Amino acid sequence: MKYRTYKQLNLPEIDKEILEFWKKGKIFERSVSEKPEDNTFVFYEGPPSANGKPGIHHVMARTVKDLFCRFHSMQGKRVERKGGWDTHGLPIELSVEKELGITKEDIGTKITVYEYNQKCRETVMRYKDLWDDLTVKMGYWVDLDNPYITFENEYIESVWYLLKRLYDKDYLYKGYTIQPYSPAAGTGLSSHELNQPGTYQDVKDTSAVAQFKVVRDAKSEFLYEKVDKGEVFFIAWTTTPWTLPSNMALAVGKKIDYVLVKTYNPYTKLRVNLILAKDLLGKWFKADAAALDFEAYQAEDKLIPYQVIAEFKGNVLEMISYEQLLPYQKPEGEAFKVLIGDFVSTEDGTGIVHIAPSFGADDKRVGDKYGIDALMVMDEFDNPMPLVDKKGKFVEGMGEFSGRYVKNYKDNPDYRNIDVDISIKLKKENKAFNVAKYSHNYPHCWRTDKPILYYPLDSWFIRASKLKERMFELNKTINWKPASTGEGRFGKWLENLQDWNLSRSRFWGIPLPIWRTEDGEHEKCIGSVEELRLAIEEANKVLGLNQEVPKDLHKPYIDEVVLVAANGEAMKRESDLIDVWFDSGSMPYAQWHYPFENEEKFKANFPADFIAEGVDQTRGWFYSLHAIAVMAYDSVAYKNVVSNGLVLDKDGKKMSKRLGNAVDPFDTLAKYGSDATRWYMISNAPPWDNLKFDLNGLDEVRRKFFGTLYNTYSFFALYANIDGFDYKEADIPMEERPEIDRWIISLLNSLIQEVEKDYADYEATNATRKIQNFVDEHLSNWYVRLCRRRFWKGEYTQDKIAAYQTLYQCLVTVAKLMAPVAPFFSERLYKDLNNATQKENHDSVHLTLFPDADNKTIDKILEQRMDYAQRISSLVLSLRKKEKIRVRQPLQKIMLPVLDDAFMNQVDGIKDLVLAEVNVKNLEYIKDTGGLIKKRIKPNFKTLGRRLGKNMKAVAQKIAAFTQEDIAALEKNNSYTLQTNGESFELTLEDFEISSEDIPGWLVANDGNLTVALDTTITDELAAEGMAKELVNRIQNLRKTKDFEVTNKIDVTIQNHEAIQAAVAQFGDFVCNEVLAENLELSESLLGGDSIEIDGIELTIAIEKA
RNA sequence: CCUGAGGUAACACAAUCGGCAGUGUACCAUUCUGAUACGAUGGAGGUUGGUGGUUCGAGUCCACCCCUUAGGACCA
Repeated sequence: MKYRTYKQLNLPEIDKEILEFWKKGKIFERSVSEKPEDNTFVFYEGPPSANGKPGIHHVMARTVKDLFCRFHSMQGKRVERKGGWDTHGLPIELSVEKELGITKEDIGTKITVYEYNQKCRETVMRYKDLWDDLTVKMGYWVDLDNPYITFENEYIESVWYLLKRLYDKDYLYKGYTIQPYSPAAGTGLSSHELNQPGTYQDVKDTSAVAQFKVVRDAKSEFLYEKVDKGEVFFIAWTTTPWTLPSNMALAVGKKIDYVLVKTYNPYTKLRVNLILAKDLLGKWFKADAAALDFEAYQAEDKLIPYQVIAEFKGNVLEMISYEQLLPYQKPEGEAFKVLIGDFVSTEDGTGIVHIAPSFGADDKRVGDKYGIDALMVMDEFDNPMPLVDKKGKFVEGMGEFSGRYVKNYKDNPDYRNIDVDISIKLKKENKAFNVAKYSHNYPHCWRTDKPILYYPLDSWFIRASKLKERMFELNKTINWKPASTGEGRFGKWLENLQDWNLSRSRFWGIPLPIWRTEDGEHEKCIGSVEELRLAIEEANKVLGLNQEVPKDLHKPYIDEVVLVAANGEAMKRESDLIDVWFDSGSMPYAQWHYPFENEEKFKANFPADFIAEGVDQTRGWFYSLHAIAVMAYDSVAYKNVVSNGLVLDKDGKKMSKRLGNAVDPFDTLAKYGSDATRWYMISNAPPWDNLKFDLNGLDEVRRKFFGTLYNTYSFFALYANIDGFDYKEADIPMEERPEIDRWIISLLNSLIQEVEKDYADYEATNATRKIQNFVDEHLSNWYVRLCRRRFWKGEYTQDKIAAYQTLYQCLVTVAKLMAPVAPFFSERLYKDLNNATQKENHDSVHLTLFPDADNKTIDKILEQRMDYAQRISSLVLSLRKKEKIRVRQPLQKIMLPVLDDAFMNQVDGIKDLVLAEVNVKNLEYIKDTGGLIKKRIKPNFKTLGRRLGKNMKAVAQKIAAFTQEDIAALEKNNSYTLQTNGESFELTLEDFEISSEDIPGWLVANDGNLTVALDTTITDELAAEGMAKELVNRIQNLRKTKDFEVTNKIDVTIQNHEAIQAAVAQFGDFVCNEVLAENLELSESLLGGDSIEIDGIELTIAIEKA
């Protein structure tokens, strides 16, 4: 069977062929099923949402996933890859609403929850086909037929099980947190919604600095001691004066310096004593007022005198009491104390922060720490609520402010600014130190464009903070790529972990499986459908109902289920849905419907060996997986994780539809092929660096790497087909193969070792770069180039067979090494090789095992030797170039200075290769005896620097000034006494780097420590041989233009000319042999034939098939 | 504002423990080829983002700043 040959390289065409082959042969399925079940490599697929179209960055992320799975599959592991779909969440709701032209408020009125959810269910898989198409085309092997889908009942049931498990461990609780809330829209907002463009707007608000009167007692006595007249106040600034009635505390910074200032209130003109941060004194008091006379101050004076009468650190203020500012409602428990808060700064305000736990997240947190609750009143159901209701207006019992909106939510033209009214009241009551307009950036609801409130909302939480030490500890056992993401971004996040807010007041998601009585006294968490069935039966019995387990566990059906408490009261479901991140973090369990099914399957597949996603998932999926595993099973969820960076456009800008710089993945794959795209992405930069995606780079990869490899194969196939090489001969033992074969095999095995290690370390970029370097630099441009003649010349000898075997082995091994990254081309290459030889019993490169490096063949000394050969050749070629002597002109000799015997022995081994490559007859070594070689000396900075310290510079200069005699003496004695700055140092050869630089009188070139001289004399005989080679070249060109077959024999007639007579006379046989000529004749009068030119001489040559 | 990553030739990237700043592409010139979508040779191209510090010696370590990018905070 012949090796398949091609007209040209067409990667997209190969993609199509191979896809068809994989599909027919079920290669993916077989790559899994043929591996032992007890030797697994576990991979988790992070579920994408099929609600949006895939982008080029998905190709990147999936290439990373795919390649390591393929690699481990080739390591003999069973690598199951279950796909999955993320189907819940806000983006889906939003796209549905946009499509239907509705808002959240319309749900339940214009559209039923049933219809809404139905629509979500349809929308969510909208682009599934597109995704599947991309998955297939890019060669991402994942099981698309049995994916897990987060909206399915089985999935939900597993999630419920996990929630119940956490509930039983007492990790679930209901509590208030301060969340962004839009009173105008009547809904809470997620941080995602808050980060929509345009939500933060500059607004002008009335800000107030309020005076909080210090209660005089033992704690505060030290303040009053300094005071001669008037009361002592803390002053605190706020841009939301409507929160002042809810003030419960003040916060100061522990280490911040505060001062007590004696002055007059600018509105009431009363003498007051104010406490504020020292650094902010200048913000509120004019410097030239400090000198003013207190006694002379008149109420109408512009400048108000002030004087600092005490100074102290914030920590002495802790727990001092003050009087409630606006006492409409009395708080329960502790209140009106000074607290220490780490968030307090002296950036703006007064360095004292007004704390209203009802309306600020920081406020709530510091309040909780000190046991100070939010100020609440009871609503008509006796449930606590803050002083502002959900519509954004003050509750009853707020005096003149009762029932008024805190912001103009209703676009009422008569709206009176409540911040202003509160400020006026404070001014009148000697409770305001300053009132001013203040312009700042404040978030607005992206739908109603009204300012949001930070509002306490009832939510269900997971006590994640309780386990943060454990999560931190287990995180250290995870291998992060890159490590900094794990230690830094993720580690820091775990260190400061807050409880997980599970609640979402939405419609399309997994319902929280908790039922409660109206008063919250009794509650029940459901952990399975069976449990729900029993609870329903019980409720039916007690309450006389006729309910069934809903067929769909989503809203609205689940909300209709009423359960019964132990005391016979009815329990209703808590109306919240759970955070979608909990959905995805549950996939290790829920994808198998564990623990209700597949117990064995789950146990064999937990935790994962490997996961990979974008770095943006650090606090998303990476966290939810980790948190759930730690909380529910005290285990990590994954052992290795690669977080890949972004794919940017070629200028480093983010890709977006808006900018129009997004690259279409389908176009790219269709044009450049999947492999070039994948190879480019992986080889260009480590996956965790952001990738500047440049189509020119793709082109380069295609030309440079795939082009070269393709050509190498084509070369092999061309001649192997001619010679009928199909590897039926036994392997020729290594020691019987020529040096160059052993060299490339040695390099190949070194490559196997390194590439395997790189893949195992998740360093695919290094692996691809090494493979590429091997193929371009060594295999194609050295091995094949030097061995060309072995393939096309002469009989089918041992040497020829060795060459075929060697090249074959290189190609088939490269196919395997590159298979994880370039699955299509490697498959084509492997099959084209193996189909012809049937050497291996595998249908696909992806069913083979990763090659084992044969250590016996690795010969580092040989590798170095060949490196010399490459460099010496390069030097000789550069000398030829300089003298404008073309390579076809043979030259007599090369001279090579040798400084030690080891070097000479090395070069001796590759002498013939070099001579053939550069077309020179002899290589002569020049030993350093006659002083023929001029040497160059340099200090060895590494050894000398350590010893000489600051004398290094001076010594380096001295050494640079060494004469040839100095160097010779040093080499002879192996020691040198160096005097500098009165100090003396004994130096040995170790401390220097000596290299040959020149051979005076010869043409010389250098590369590092290599020096080569070339004899450029051209004798008559050399000239004749050169001319013969020119003739060969011209005749070969003619053969090519006349489309002769490589094997055709020819007759040649050349117009006689004195310039070629010597060449034909002496080297006629050589010429005939080279061009496969049976006859070569000189003719005085040649008719027809082609005109050629050699060194300006026009000749006519006629060739015809013999 | 905080945290992480990054900033090296036109572009993409290297540079081990601090020890002579490199490779590839592109460009210019010369040239080669019976595997070539190659190859060879030479050339040009650098204040390693900036400023300071430590050191005999800094792309590398330290400090501050600027820019890109991601994440978080955005409060009084």
